[in-house]
Amino acid sequence: MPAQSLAAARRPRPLLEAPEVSDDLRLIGPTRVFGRDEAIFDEGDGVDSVYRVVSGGVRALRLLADGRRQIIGFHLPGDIFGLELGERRRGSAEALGETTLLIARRASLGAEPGQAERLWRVSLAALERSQDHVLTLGRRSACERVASFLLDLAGRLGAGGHFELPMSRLDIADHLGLTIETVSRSLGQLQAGGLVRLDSCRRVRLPRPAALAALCQ
Amino acid sequence: MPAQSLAAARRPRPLLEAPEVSDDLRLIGPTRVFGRDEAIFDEGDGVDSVYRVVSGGVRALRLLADGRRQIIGFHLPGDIFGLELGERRRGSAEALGETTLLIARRASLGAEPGQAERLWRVSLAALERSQDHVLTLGRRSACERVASFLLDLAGRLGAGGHFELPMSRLDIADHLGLTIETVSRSLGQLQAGGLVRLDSCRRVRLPRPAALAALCQ
DNA sequence: CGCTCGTTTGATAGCAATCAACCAACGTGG
DNA sequence: CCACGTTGGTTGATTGCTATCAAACGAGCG
Repeated sequence: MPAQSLAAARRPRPLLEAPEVSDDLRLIGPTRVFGRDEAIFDEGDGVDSVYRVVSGGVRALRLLADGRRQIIGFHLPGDIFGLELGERRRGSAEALGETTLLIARRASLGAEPGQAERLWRVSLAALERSQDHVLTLGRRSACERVASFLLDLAGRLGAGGHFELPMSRLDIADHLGLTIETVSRSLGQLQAGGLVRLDSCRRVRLPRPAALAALCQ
Repeated sequence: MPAQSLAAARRPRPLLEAPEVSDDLRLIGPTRVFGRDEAIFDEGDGVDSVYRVVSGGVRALRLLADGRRQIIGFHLPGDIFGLELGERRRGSAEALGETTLLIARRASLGAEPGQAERLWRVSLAALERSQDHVLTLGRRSACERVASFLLDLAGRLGAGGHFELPMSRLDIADHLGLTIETVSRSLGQLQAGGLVRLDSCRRVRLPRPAALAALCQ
């Protein structure tokens, strides 16, 4: 739709239409490196900063009183996270491995025009991702959960059908509402079916992405 | 924090701070009544409108190829829904019972100043709700799911610890990733424990909300 | 070589799904 | 007014998927 883009550039574009230029939220601030499993923030902390992943990866998680852990999502290079409505963190965030983050002060947002709309797009993208996650957790079998997880990751990381898992089996299990044993067995099944290849336990290859996608929908 | 509110009123308030005035998104458009189970929109439809629930209730749902159904969320009076990033609906929406909606054109948004920020708040609230849902589906038992569902509803509907369920057992089951039988048995258990009272099968009373909440966290 | 840690594999248990009645509320029509 | 069918909900018996418990495996490393 190049015609539409041209038109949009000439007059004020209504909200909720596809952006004609960069979607990028401009974040300004220092960069910091976090070590493996290092906390970026904890539940209950004040919401002072917003983050962009430069390299590495982050798990966003919540805990129940008895220690059960749910990973709400993974943040990968390019992703923005840490936006919240309230004054206190509702969950924690930790580095998966060696991870570099750009850290912007919350108060520094909102200066530029159009920034609110970019914030809105970031949140809406996160919402759609979370709703996909709900569908997976509510109605898919263990194997299907693992399959859709791999496809999701491939879409975000996979240059050409192969990529490196930045997280452990435990992280995957706690993301998918399973146990590490079930994740391992599901990967085994998928591998037996020729839908997945594990070069090492972190190095994934998806030889037949279409067949894998057929499993999930 | 009245002092902060005063300060905020004097100078441009940074984004991501608590709003000092009404959070309300101004939506303009006609009102329409939908009958029970009537479709408001379907997956794949164009995204032309945004909705506010005036009365009644709405289920937002997604289907898998084999018919498995996941209810992503319920929209109750006052809620805004139908905002999407893309051009096509990613799921469908249906009226739970007789339901009145205010329908605004998508293109009519974005006119007023500050509207983008209100949109952002609406989306972020939906995101937080969805993340709570992920925690529930990923890591809670059947009984805990039902308990947190009832608490959530009570917070949105419950004038004083009692309210009317606007949805059927099947809707609840498909929201919580369970079956109707399991929902029924869980309600039975909660009732046996004195944490819930069902005056009729739709009329709920929560005599000990604190004890119920203790179950869930 | 012998740790440790993360992962895989195996045996068993348990929670929720499935299959199947049963029940209550409601509406219709005889 | 009551027989009847329909719909939504509850209760019971059994199955099955995933969790749990347990052990083996393999890679990385001092």
